[in-house]
This record gives sequence, C-alpha cells and structure tokens, in this order.
Amino acid sequence: MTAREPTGAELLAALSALANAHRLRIIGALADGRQYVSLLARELGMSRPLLHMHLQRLQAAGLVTGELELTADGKAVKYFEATEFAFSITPQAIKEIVPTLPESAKGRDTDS
Amino acid sequence: MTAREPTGAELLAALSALANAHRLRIIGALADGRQYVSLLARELGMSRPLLHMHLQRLQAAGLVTGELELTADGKAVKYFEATEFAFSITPQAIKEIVPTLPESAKGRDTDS
DNA sequence: GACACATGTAAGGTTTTTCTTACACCGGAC
DNA sequence: GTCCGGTGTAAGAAAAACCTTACATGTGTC
Repeated sequence: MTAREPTGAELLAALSALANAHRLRIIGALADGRQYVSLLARELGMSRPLLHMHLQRLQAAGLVTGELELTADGKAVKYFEATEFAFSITPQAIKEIVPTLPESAKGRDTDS
Repeated sequence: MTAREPTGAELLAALSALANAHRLRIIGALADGRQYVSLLARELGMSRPLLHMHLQRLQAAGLVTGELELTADGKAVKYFEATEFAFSITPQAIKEIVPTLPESAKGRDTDS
C-alpha cells in the first residue's frame, strides 16, 4: 500500500502542511469522508476564506484533493477529501531523504 | 517498542519542528550518532547561532537531547543526539489526536 | 427584484519564524 | 598576556505565515 517513498521536497511540504493545528483538524475531519467547504468551515468554527487558504496549502502538499460538483438543485459545491497518505517519521528515514532535499548541494565544503 | 502515542500538542510540536529543511538535515546528521555543535555547524555549513536556535527548537519538541561534557583537555563541548522517535502520520492517526489538541474545545459546534 | 447559500480572491495588518551580526564567557596553548 | 576553539545569548532586520474584512461571481427560491 505504501505507494512510494517521498522525496525530501515532498516530505518537507507534507510536514510543513501538517505543522498547524487548524490543518490537523481539517485532516481529522476529512478522515471519515469527504465534505464541502462551507459546511466544513461551520463544523470547524473558522471563516471560509481561512479554511480556503488552509485547504489550498494541504492540496499543494498532496494531502487533500478537491472536486467541484453540481448538486441536484444546481448549487456548485466543492468537496474535499483526504488522500491516503502514510508517512513514517524516524531519524533514519529522515537521514535517507536528506540528500534529495533542494539545495542540498549548497552546503559545499570550504572551496575557498 | 512504540513508547506511547503522542498527544495532539506533542505531535504538533514535532511536526512544526520538522517542517524545516535545516532541521531535517540536522536530524539526518545526528541519525548516525552524536556530534557537538561547532563541528556540526561546519559540517552543515551554517552559523553556530543559527544551528543553536534550530537545536533548541528540536530539543523543545523532544526530537534531540543535548549534553554538556568536558573533554580530556578541559574544553566544554555540547553533544547532541537524536532521540528515537517514530511517528506514523496518516489521516486516521491525525483524527485520533485532534481531540487532544489545545483549544480544541474552542470551535465546538452547538452541542444542543 | 431581494434573499440565501454556495464559490473564489484580493488587500491589508498582525504575528511568528528565520537569520545575521555582535557581544559575553571559559580553558588550554604559545 | 594573546590567541584559539569551545560555549551561550541578545538585538534587530528580513521574510514568511496567518487571519480578517471586503468584494466578486453564480444559482435557486420567495
């Protein structure tokens, strides 16, 4: 089930996206199933624009996916759901992805 | 071997601490074994004060531990090592720690 | 038409994080 | 004493993240 080991950039993006209490609650709320933005905002007690921003951040990291749908009565509603990610975070795992981090070639030894 | 499931605050602190390329490299460098600050700074190509700050952040999250030692020639050197943390990050795991997040009782819907 | 409810986004301010520079201390070697 | 290498920390600027308010769109209902 483990799709593929993430690259350094991907892991960093995921960790950054999850390093926020609001976004953890969003993922927690979506763990059961998909939900649309306005209702999710009411459930979580946050403003729509704020939720929108956090969802963008989570989607950019590949942690959630959004899909715009049209209900029977013609309303446009955007449903989000959590992707089935699974990260194992250990010192050893981090050590292995460090070489794939961006600008990891930056810390060159003293070439002077 | 899994010591104990982290609380929401602990997980959030760990994720926040790991959401940084420098700190990932620090953990990666310490995955092999302990090292002292000045040498680690040279290896990673960053200034001592900056490394000091990042180590403080990692230590505050419980991801590294520091120990001040005196070498045979009387120098005071501070060694850091990575703790043996292991986090499994999945939507379901996040859902379970959400209730233990600080101020999680804030956005509570009208229980009615 | 006005209203309710869904979407999105831009502007702006506040707060947090990040990083550099500069300073302080201690102990051994020259 | 001066130099070197280790420690720590404070001040302040720069950058990024966070959040609110306000505005824009569209559709169905009254």
